[in-house]
Amino acid sequence: MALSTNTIGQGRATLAGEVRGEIERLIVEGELAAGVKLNELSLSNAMGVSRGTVREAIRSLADSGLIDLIANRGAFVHETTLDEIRNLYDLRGAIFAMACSACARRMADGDTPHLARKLETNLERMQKANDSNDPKAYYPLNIEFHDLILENAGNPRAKAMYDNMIKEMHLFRRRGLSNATNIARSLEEHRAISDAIIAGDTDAARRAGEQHTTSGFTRYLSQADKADTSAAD
Amino acid sequence: MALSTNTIGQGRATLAGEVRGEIERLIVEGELAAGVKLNELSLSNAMGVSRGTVREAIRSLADSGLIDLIANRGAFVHETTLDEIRNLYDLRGAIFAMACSACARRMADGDTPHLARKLETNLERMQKANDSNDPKAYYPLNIEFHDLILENAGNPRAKAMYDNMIKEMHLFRRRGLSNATNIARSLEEHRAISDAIIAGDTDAARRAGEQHTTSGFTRYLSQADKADTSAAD
DNA sequence: TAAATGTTAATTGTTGACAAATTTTCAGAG
DNA sequence: CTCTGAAAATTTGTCAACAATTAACATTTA
Repeated sequence: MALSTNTIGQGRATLAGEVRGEIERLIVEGELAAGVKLNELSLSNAMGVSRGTVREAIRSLADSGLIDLIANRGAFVHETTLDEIRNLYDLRGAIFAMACSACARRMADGDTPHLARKLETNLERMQKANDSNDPKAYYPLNIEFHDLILENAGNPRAKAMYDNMIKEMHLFRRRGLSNATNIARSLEEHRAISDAIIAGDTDAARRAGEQHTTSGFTRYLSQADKADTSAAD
Repeated sequence: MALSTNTIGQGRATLAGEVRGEIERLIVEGELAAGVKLNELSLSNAMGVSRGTVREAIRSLADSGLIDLIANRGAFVHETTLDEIRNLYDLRGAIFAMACSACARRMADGDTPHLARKLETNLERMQKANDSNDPKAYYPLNIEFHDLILENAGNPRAKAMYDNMIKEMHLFRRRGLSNATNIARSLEEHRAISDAIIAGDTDAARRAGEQHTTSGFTRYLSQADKADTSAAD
């Protein structure tokens, strides 16, 4: 479930918070593979803290979706099934579409003075990356685009949920190069979203956001079994 | 405190899990008011467990939205602002609309054999409660209606998020009697949702679900300052 | 008086030890 | 050879003690 939206300072103020971040990194970066068991003693030795601290870190991660807890048996890195992937796309789509709609509303209300310019700058850079066939430049810009929208939707809880889901999706989305066709289509969709938001059209923004996530899932499916490629979303 | 014999749901198999449930209950039922600090020692004494166990329970609750954690200062029952209430309605609406759409899709695919009958039974009972002007009967039926949809959407993650938000919303939604007008409108909206789902019309189901939550927020606002009443959603 | 500082009490953070549960090992029977 | 099941080893669950941090209060100083 939700990330530590309410814990102050990313939880880095305490040892357990730091350990939590480290375990999360191990999982997201793939050093701890799906299904692997998290041994409290091993982790505490490896990180030079007591077992209780590791235990506390694991507990605070449990609701994020990255870890499954089983009483008296321990913590395991969550294994995501295809059904769950579809569900995650559905859920992320619902939240993203809502965020797009909220951005459009706030834009119309004048609550997001810099958003229009930032969206346009992002799109220009994406266009450039697409023109010069530079998928590596595209990836961080893609992340920035979504962050921009979630950040400006004015709903921190939604952003926290979204970020959590993104972390989990990193586990099964290949982060390598995207092919040119997918990038071009993704860029088109980004433009549609941006246009609707800047126009303050909440319904159009919602539809465009919804469409973008649906297309992303389609691209994921079409490339799911090809190694070293990824769906651009 | 007494251990429950069975491992019902999740977290009930261990002491910490049971303490978590107890603290959650204290918050949701209002015995621990918003803003109140959770003193680890007091709670451990009151419940007859060690402070570490209470601490673990609090940590596992932190991400649910009910509790704010501040390093070196402790845990506090979350105080929900009006902005957050709006955000919660937005978020819940997005997830509920998605669930309505998913139910319609699954209905069309024949994946939910008993859903149509259950929805109709629920609506009949609601109609009866409305006809006989019995708001107390309406309340559990209302909960059942939403549960039915979330349960049959085939997205456990979405249901978990939804349930979490519902818990938090209990903190500011008065659970007393709803007035007849609101119940009648809510019933109409339920019928629209049910019809769209049974027809397998995903778009209509999404719109009806969205509309229902929006109306719910309007009803909340219109009654927010009247004591001992509640918005029917 | 009001602000700043130092001291004490209360609370949280962390650790290691012990208890309970699970997994593994490995005789011995079939 | 495999199956069973009890003992051993490993791992998780709980607890109480100690350290670090914060809050409360008295004292000093302008």
